[in-house]
Amino acid sequence: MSDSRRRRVTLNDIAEAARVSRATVSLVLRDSPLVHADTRARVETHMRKLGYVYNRAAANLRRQTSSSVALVINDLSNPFFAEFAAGVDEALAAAGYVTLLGGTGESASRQQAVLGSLMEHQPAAIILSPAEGSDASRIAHAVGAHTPLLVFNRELEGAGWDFLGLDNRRGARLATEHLLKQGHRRIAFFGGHADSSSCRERRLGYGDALAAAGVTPEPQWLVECAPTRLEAAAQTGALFVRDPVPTAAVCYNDAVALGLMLGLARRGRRPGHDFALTGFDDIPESAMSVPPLTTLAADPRARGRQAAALVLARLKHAPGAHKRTIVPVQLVVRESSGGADTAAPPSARKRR
Amino acid sequence: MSDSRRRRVTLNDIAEAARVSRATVSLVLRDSPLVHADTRARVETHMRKLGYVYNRAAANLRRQTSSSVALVINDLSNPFFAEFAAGVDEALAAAGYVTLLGGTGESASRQQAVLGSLMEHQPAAIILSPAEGSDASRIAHAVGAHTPLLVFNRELEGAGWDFLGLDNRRGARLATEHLLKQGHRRIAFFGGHADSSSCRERRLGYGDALAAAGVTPEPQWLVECAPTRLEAAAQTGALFVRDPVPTAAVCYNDAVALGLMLGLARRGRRPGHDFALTGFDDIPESAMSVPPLTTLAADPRARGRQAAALVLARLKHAPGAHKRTIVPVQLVVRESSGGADTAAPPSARKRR
DNA sequence: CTGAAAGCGCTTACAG
DNA sequence: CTGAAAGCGCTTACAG
Repeated sequence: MSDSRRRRVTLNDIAEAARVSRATVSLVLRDSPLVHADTRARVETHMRKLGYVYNRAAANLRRQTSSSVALVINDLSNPFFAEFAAGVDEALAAAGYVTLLGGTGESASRQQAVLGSLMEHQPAAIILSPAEGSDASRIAHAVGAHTPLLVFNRELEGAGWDFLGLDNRRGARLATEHLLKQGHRRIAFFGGHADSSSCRERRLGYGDALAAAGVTPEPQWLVECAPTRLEAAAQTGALFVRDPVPTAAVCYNDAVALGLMLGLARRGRRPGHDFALTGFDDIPESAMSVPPLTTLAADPRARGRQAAALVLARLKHAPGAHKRTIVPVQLVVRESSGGADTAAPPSARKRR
Repeated sequence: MSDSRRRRVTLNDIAEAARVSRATVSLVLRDSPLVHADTRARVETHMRKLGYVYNRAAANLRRQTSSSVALVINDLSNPFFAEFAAGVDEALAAAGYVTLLGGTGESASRQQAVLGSLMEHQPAAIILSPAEGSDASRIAHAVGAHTPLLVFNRELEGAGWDFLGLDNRRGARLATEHLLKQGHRRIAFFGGHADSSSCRERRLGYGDALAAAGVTPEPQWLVECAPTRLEAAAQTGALFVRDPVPTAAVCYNDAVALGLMLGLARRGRRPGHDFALTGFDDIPESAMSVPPLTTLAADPRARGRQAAALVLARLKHAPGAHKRTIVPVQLVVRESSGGADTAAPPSARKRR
């Protein structure tokens, strides 16, 4: 601790101590076969003795390289994104990159600030899970043309960026078909903002399934709300303002579904008995809820690893058209445990 | 995209374009009052026009400063740590620092690798939530004496680092007292590794409460297991191998408590009816479990902000003795909803 | 195999 | 108010 004010030791110090040139030390650092074994040993001894720490920033400056990747996430307190971040970091670390983290809290303006600040650290690439209401052209301006960008989860119009997303449409279709199989005909789509790409896609899948079943959705079955538990609970009433009232709902995601369950309970309806619903994401809580939630699993950690891999590939072969990767999503049925999806419609005329 | 191969624009380019020296551009960048307003405007115009991005790494190298703080977390998929990370990042960003993320997956050896890699990026400081089985001296070696380190959550013997932790002892005492008030006398402490500091402290608080109530814990009431749901479920049987068998358990954390609930159910016992238990952490799932879990809340996001603040303060006034900050923890009682803690002891001789 | 020299993009005294 | 020069800690041809 007494030396905590001392100059940090540099490659120069090693060179002096080992009585070689800086060039030689540099070669030792990068395991060049050009250095004599004895010299190498001597240099390495001194590095240990002096507690040398490689200054990668300096090396990056000189070599015009970067050893970091920026990860911009809207919300780490959402387990879906936390798992995603863990996967990204895991794969980046394995490839020798360090993760620059930036949280936006779903604010497009903070996102601009975060991107600007991260860009000053010269990341080799950016993985961006865009905040709601992101503007592609402003992002393009902040990121510039030199840094590859991978957009995750929420599609952004315009710029030619790589994209990794879930098969939202198919997922929502599976959920809707599942409720149809339970005999429901009046099925709502509950939650999310209709102008976000993932909500739009999920609504399409919902529509696909209904159309195939010959059901025409009533306008009042499409209820928007911010994708949080609280907002969903507050919006529950919107489902029941006008006849025909739905008997089930495909929810935008698990948070919304859990909120809706709360809202239903407050109105004296028992989810899974009087009303059936499904979620999206398979966050850990959906297995623990009462009743448990049938939902769609996307394995966010694996998505994180995949995002990192895509970005690293892009760094290797810089050019090439931008890539759109859509990942299938799996229906996790929890009805066996008397799940939230098991309510039969009141007028249970089973179709099919 | 056609210019994505072009040299990135530097301060030099701006100087040429604006017909001033690099020094002047540098002064403009840092809002120096020395520059004439007209000159400033001209320079700024060219910066925008050329799409200049400040290279903070180069500036840091020259100024011998750092604008990053490393955050080493054992497990982002644990919501407690994810929230903590979100809080850290939020506060660091507000102070103009960028977060270097490193995940260890609770592996002490990966932790060494991660620390080594992060150190090469010259963080101004490190916030470390140590992996199980961390070795203080190895950490000290990786971090060196020049970089302030804040240890979070799990105390590390030896080195003089700042520490931020929860009042585990008091928390566990509160939980134990709560169960005592329900009439329980045979209360187990379930889960965690006895050699981790947080488990040790929680066991002490548990012991405090029992001692005050005149109860001597049987050795078989102290059950260890890894702090995960799966391990906890698997270890459930250990509670019931020998008489006198406990009627309630203070669990090491929520994950363990949820696992124990699963294990109890498998053995035909209904948590909250035949057996009472409490958790620790207040992860979102504990409110949703069946029955809901009484637990201890630590507001991890606020802890993250606090950790960042401590580290930033240390950077301002470098010297000074290391600081030990212990945060109180709040009992969140969920018995009103027929919670997991409401089971009365079978032989309900209410004391007091 | 090793050394001297230039340069990555910035900042900082020091002159003028 | 602005410019010329040195230097942060590295790497990289280029000689030897």
